[in-house]
Amino acid sequence: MIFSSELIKGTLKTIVLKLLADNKKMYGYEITQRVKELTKDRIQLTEGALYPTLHALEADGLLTTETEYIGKRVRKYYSLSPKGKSKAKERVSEFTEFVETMQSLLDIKPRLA
Amino acid sequence: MIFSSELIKGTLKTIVLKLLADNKKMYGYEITQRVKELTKDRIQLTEGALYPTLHALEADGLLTTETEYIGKRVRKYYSLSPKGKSKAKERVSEFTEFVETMQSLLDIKPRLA
DNA sequence: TAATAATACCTAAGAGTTTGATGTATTGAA
DNA sequence: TTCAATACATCAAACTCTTAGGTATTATTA
Repeated sequence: MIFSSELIKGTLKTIVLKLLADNKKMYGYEITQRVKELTKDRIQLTEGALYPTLHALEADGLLTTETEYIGKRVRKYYSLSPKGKSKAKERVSEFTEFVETMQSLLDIKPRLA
Repeated sequence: MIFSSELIKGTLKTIVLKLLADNKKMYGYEITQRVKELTKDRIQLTEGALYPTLHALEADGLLTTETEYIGKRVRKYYSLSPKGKSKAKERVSEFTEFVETMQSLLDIKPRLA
């Protein structure tokens, strides 16, 4: 089962920030592959969604970049800035609380069974 | 703490379908208030987002409507169609699985009861 | 060796959704 | 009487994603 893009939308930034918090630096393609692998193909980030998001996070001062050449191929690494590190923690804990809230909402027993 | 609209976006339809699954019929304003109340103000659905969503679910054949008059005031009730009922279950279980996947990704220690 | 797949960056048009404001009208409370 | 709450809803602007495409290098396979 592949999760609907709707669900992924709300958490894309959280995923990216958390991966970077755990991995110091990663490049875009690597992020898509890592997420695919970690979630057994259930979350598939498309490049069309990922790259604009990375650029937006960079523009917000949460990410810094450095370019490396692997042979002749360009590779652009993204890392968390200090601001990005605190944002990553914030986002993860927000998600945790959100899940608890959602569970209480979704676990409600019908009034008339 | 009020949750970011980004998080809510991904689960708006799930919330609406689940509430209707538990309550037989509800009207739009009631949904916003119920969610606010059940989540202690942490999820606030805006009408600008809710009504188009209700209309979209209705157009998909997941909801049926009936109009009632409370005094002179119009009230439009939404209910799940049979198709909507199975969709509600589907959405809730998709969300549950999504949470499990996200938790492994975010390395959150599950606080599931 | 030639074609294909995978790696790696990215953009852009169109589609879809949300925000924030606004509109209408009734009812209840101060 | 006036303001807040109830209750429906829409709309333009802003925003985001999807889908498709572009460029180029390296690895694989037929």
